[in-house]
Formats: sequence, structure tokens, C-alpha cells
Amino acid sequence: MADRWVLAVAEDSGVDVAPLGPDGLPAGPVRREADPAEAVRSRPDVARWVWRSTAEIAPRLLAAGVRVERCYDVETAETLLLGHEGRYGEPRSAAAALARLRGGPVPPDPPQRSAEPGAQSSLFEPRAVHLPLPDLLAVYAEQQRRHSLCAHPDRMRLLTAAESAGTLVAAEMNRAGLPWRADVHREVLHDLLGERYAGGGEPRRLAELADEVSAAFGRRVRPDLPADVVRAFGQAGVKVASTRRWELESVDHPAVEPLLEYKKLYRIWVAHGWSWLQDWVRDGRFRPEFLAGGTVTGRWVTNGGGGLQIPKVIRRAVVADPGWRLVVADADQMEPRVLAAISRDPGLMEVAGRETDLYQSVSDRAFSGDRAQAKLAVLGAVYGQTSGDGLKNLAALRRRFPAAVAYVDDAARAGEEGRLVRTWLGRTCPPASGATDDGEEAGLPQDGLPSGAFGASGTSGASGASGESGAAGSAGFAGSPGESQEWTPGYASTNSRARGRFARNFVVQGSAADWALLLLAALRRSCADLAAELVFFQHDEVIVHCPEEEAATVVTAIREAAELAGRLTFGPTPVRFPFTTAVVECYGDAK
DNA sequence: AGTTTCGGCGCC
DNA sequence: AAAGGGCGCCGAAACT
Repeated sequence: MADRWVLAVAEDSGVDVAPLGPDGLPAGPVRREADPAEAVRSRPDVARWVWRSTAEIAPRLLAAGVRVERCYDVETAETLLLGHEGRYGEPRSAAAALARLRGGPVPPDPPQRSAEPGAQSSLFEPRAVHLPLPDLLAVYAEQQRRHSLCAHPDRMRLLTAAESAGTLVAAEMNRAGLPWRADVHREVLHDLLGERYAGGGEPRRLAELADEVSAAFGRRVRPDLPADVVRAFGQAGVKVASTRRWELESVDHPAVEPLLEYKKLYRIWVAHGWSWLQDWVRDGRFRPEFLAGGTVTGRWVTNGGGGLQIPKVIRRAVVADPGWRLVVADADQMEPRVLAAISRDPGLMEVAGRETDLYQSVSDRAFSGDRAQAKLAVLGAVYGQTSGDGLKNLAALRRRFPAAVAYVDDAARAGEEGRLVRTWLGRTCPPASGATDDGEEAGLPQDGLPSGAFGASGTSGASGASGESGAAGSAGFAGSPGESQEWTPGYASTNSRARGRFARNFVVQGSAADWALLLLAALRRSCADLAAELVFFQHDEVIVHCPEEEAATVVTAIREAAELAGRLTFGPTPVRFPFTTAVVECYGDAK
């Protein structure tokens, strides 16, 4: 049995399958099968299935109880390769890739379907264009060639493989769902918000708080209308520019306390209240529809239900099935550990080489033991803080960990100048805009660099210069990685400074996402031998739902997966990736 | 009436 | 003096 097989969905919803040789060419006849699940089930020794889209195939396989070991998702790879080549806006469907290969008109990508509460996970994406097997293989072969042209071909191959694994994990989590007790959720809502009134208006507690706010102002004020609140404060002689929490906290007025409490509870009510429960929880499961690689940094998103923003108080409703447990695992200080791994800063690698609290170690070295300051400084460096205490703390950080700070400074400079910036594995930051413009620029000629920016665009970036020097890794972005001189934005425009901050964060957040994909892939492999299921993933946190007797095995598997992911992603590195794990019946009891 | 943007907040 | 990154969600406001 060949290692790799290709599977192409045919027009009649049957599939064509064929074995592939080491060269990626067919190593046997193409066979037509009526049922994709049966086609896969009958070939259990296939190590990797090459197909157009996991989102299309995996739900059908899962519905039939068929698992695949690995896959290669051609459209996911196309997206990553286009990004690496500095061609972010170009259509990324397999059909578009084929058209580019053959020189025909390039079809625009089909529109993204939007979230639909309570919808079954669809078996097919709408208007997906199915490529005949020979065409799919032609695109695949070309992609293999394009991998070899990347700045770090092996890393790029690992990235597309890892992102493909991510699509499998996402499909499996979408099917499994997160165990959710609607009755517990309702209890929490009642405790926080009080009774609901008929007619769908505010619940009792919100109505009371609104009355308190009005009483404090001496007139009727609607606390959910920022304009009304700002006006009311103005009439009371208090100038506020907005009703943001941080601004109101420094205001001395009797309305502030009930107002802030109102806003907190209002948030729960509108975002995770009774109607949310009605819309998103079915049969004891919350299915937020995970989408691997949904952001430019590689972080996942969920389509519907706010799956990655579950408020802490609501996590009480996430309860394991009887006799089962939730293994909740949270990576410890993931971002600075990733920064250590990618920057190779000797000092930071040393502290990240221990499993103990990294922020404490950093503070011992550079902040006289003030952990909170150390954490702020590290996060400020990663996020591009430009003001306040962060700058002072950043200077202290720079003295002790010069290569680490230089790494993100270099990324920021590259981003400002419109050069390509990549994660460790090669996921590439869009050069044109810091904001996400996912899909918006599809079909447009790329080169959407804002006015006033430098001349470089994706076009030049795809050529040798940026393709080499722009690569993440020991080469750095520009200049030498060991440079420690302070870099300031100078006269850069607001837009280009924003891009600098974006690029600065991108290399860390994105490389962390690279690592997390490898973690998920390894953990998925471990769970395959158990009844355990991955049911939740949130950037640096996973939840595995498993029988009680498997919990200890899962905890070990997570630790091993984390270390394996570290080695696979970053190569030999002293950096450790410890997890805090909790075996609980209720998510609310973790942490 | 339907669609897009804004304000504010949840999570990391 | 100073806007720290990435997202999704909701209702209201603003728009067509």
C-alpha cells in the first residue's frame, strides 16, 4: 500500500482515488468509488490522504466513523504558499491554482458562508469547485515544487502538513462538540441576572441596576446607550470621552459603580444569555464550528457562538459526561517561551529552559523581583507598547535580553517598510494592511500597499531578496539578530507604525500558533488509541473529554505532545513548553 | 427594510 | 502626549 493516496470528489458525489508514488505521481490506476467513507475505510494503511479540502471530506468520513491518520489539504496549502510568495490577495481555491498553472482565467473564491445558529455542520461548502483527479494532482505537484522554492522548504512542508492536521482536528472537534449543561447555564444566568421578564426585556438585575444609574443621575438614563451615558455625565459636570471601563473607573460619581456592574452583566446577557443557549447548544453539546488557521497569524477562530470567548463565569456549564472527565491544559507563558525559541536569545532561552514561572525568572533578572512589571514588559515588547511604564520596562528588558527584543524590533521594522514577515515555520504576514482583510481583496490585483508606504510590495517580496532575508529564523529580518540598539518608529506614519506593531506581534503569536498546531497533531495521535476526544482548543489551551480512567494517560500525553511539538517546530532548543493541567468534571473548576 | 459600521466587551 | 497584538459578538447607530 502506497504511503500517499489522492482522493478527488467527483461530480456525482462519488470519489476517484489513486495511489501516489514517492514522486507524487500516480503509482497505480485511478479507481471510482461511490462512497468516500468506504473508499477510505477500505484502505486503512494509507499514511496520508491528499485532497482538495478537509472541510468538504472529513464530515462525511466522521459521520461514517472513519478516521484518517493524516491528510494534505490542497487549498489550505495554497493559502499558505500564496502568502509565502507575497501574493496574499489572490484566489486560493484549487480551481484558481489550476487556472494559474494552465494560464486560464482565474476564478474568484466562492464567498465564505456565514455562521448559522443551530445549523448542522454542512457536508459541502457551497459552490465548491471539484477538480478532476488529474487536475488536483497537477496542482499538488506544483505545490510540492513551490515548497522547494521557499526560504526554508522543510519548515514550509511542516507548516502545510501541520495546518492540514489542524483541519482534521477542527473537523473532529466540530463533530464532538463541547459538553454543555444547559440547566447549569440557566442556573448561572439566574444567579447573575435574576428572573427574566415576559416580553424579552432586561432581566430583573439589569433593570434594577439601570434604575440605580438613573437615580444617580437624577433622570432616566439608558446605560446600554454610550451616547446617553456620556451626555448624562456631561450634565453632571463630568467630562468623559467614552464609557469605557478604564475611563469610568477614575470617575468619582455615584452612577459609576452600578453602571460598571450593569455593563458587565449586560455583556453576559447579550453574548452568552438565554438566546445564546437557545441558538448554540443542542443535545448537551456546544458546537462553535472551529476553523483552523482562520486568522492571518494562524490562530483559530470559531464561526458562530463566540466559541473562543466563553466568559469565565459561564464555564461552569461545561461539564463532563457521567463517568468522564475534562482534562484542561493550559500552556504556561507560551508567548515568551516562543520568543525565546525563535530569537535564540541566550538569557531568555535559559529562563525558558526551566518549567518554573518564566515571568518570575525574568523579574528576578531584570525587575528586582517584581513579577507584574516583568510580565507587562514582556507583553509590551510582544505587542509593541509605545507609551507609559511599558517603555521604561522595555528598556530593562532590552538590557538583559537584547536578542529577544531585537528580534521583535526587526520584525516591526520589516513590517513598517512593507517587507514580508514570517513565522518560524513560514506563515507570512500580509504586507499591505495590519487589519484583517480576509477575502476582501480576493480577485483584485494584489499590491494594495497603502499610500505613503515604501515601494516594496509582495511582488518584489516574492523574488529572491525578501524571500531569503525576510524569512523567520536565524537570518532575522534585517540586520543581524544580535543587535541590541533601540529602535524607534521615527517619522513613520500612523499606518506604518500600526503595521509595525502588527508585524512585531505576528512573529510571536504566529510562531506560537505554528507550535500549537504540532501540539494538536501529536495529541490527536495519542487520543486515537483512547476513547478520549479533543473537544476544545483556544490558542494555548486544550480540553480533552475522556473516561475518568484515561485522564492520567491524557495528562501525560499532553506533556509529551508539548515537548514533541517544541522539538519538531523549533528544532533543537533548550526551551521547554510546560502545561498546567487540571482533571475536572467542570471547566469552571480548572485554574 | 436591509446592510454596514461603531462602541464596548469577552477570550487569548 | 502617546493607540499594545489577534479575534467574535451583540445592539444601536449610521448608512443605503
